[in-house]
Amino acid sequence: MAEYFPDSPYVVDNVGGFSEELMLLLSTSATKNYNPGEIIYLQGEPSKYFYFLKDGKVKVSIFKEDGSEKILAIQENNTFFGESAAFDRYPYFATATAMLTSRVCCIKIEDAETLIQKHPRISFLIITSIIRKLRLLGLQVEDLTFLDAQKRVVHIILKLLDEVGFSTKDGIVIEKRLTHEDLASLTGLSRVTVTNVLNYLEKLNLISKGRQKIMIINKDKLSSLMEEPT
DNA sequence: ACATTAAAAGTCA
DNA sequence: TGACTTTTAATGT
Repeated sequence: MAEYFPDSPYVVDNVGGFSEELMLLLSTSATKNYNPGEIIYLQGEPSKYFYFLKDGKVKVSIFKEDGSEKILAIQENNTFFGESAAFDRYPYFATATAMLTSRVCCIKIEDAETLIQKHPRISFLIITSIIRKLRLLGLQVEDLTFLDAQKRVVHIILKLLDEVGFSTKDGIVIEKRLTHEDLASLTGLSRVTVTNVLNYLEKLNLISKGRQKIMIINKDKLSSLMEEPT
């Protein structure tokens, strides 16, 4: 088994070993609930807060004026978001939207700064999650630059598999209510192209798919598609 | 090689 | 039933 490498834009639990610092930080926060579809912050808005998702699901994405969207990350339990914009004092560069009912801790930036003076280790907590985001962004640029449609879809499947897949009798399943449109927005492809590639992979017997669900039948063969010349 | 558009079929609350 | 998701085909860049 290869060492786990957190390269999935589907992010679950990015706080690692700083539970004490997290408690301190969250003690200055206000918890708020968001409904599915509700916007938490908007691209271009001045940033006064950053956020910690306790439970639920949030997507962070960049929108074009025409409504088309590039999802940067989808996040679940115990993850920070909006933290990059918070500390450089520039406006949010992306929009955060609740995908499911979500419990969110809102942390005022000044409060966090005051707290960090007293408990410097809290900054490691934030640095860790920012670096993970930075890594994700870089890796996405790599994919968008170098991979064709088939490889992008295969790659996102492999990443999701490592991050949120779970084993069953006849394969590993990704069951995260991701639509083809979500996958398209993550990979920078059109919805239809994602469907076509998935159908092709199913015909090769590498995956089988259900509604908002992908079962990986042959991971090794799937990985080998990443090696093929374009 | 992939996007766009449109229309139709499938699925779930 | 109506909203959402997926499939399929034709056409455009």
